[in-house]
Amino acid sequence: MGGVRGVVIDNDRCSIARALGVLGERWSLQIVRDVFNGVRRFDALQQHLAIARNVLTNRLHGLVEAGLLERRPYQEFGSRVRYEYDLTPAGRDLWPVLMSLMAWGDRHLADGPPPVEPEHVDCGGRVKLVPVCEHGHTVDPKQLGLRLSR
Amino acid sequence: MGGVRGVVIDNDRCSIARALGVLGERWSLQIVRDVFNGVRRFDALQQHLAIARNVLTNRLHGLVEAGLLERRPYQEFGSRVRYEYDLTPAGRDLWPVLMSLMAWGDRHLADGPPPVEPEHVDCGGRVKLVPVCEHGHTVDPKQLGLRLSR
DNA sequence: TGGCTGGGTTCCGTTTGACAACCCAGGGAG
DNA sequence: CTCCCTGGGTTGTCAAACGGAACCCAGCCA
Repeated sequence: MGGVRGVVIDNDRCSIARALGVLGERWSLQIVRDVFNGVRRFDALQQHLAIARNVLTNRLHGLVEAGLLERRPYQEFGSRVRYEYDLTPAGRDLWPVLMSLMAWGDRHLADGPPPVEPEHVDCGGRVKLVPVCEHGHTVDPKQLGLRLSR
Repeated sequence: MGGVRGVVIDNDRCSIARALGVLGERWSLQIVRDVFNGVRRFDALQQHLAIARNVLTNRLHGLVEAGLLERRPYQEFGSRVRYEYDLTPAGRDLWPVLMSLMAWGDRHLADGPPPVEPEHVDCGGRVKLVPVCEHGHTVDPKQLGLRLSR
């Protein structure tokens, strides 16, 4: 990947292409990000994202159907049952995608210092994603390649 | 991010939202992935991705304008000058996004073993992205938080 | 009884995408 | 010299997706 190694497979077998089939438009990942941050209700999402209400409905249903979100009832005192959306394990597994997108945006699209940063809650240190191989080496991006798997 | 910490910022200052402004649709990241793998020419991209030609034209121009690709002339023996697209440093910096999307797709959308795997070319080991904090701790995803930066 | 609120659905006009046909420059075959 | 082929597009047409705004409905509350 750092260099060209010419490993090209059928596009429809590619996991990146499949992932983009679910996540490949403007809103899905932003919704997932907001849900990560505790924004779980229709109105809150609609206001924070400034997304059209019908589009939000469609995306939420789509994400539920794709198994990334779960729609579930909750009830507050003196209110009828309402619904909120929460991440499933598959949705929660998207954190590396969000982290790497955020890091890239911070580096290449920012007009100032990054507004938020990921931290290790135990020690307060800033966190980065680092490529590590199964033998424990930290991998220089130039030494990253692709291999057809056995 | 692992837990809810309620750090919600303006959506238009969010690097994820900005990144999705450039990359947030079906094709851009697939084009970047193909260029990583050495597919650089219009026709080759069009055939591999099965994308409409006018859409490919639009995407390529958009990616050039966004500074992720560079359009440059090349010449083969007995042919006139033609053009190919190559990654700029900003485009090359997207490898963690592609890696994390691929890992997620492999885990949650695959119908068999992953077709390709990232490897450390020096030692042949499989590579994963690991969150590491500035104090050198490997961070458990549950210990990942967000902090408003100073 | 009527209003307010959360969580939508419906309608309509605009944008974006897919598919197919066409274009154009230069090299090579006849 | 003419014709055709190839890479790299552009143009035209139609369908799907998006945005904005209006409408709806159930239940709590005054």
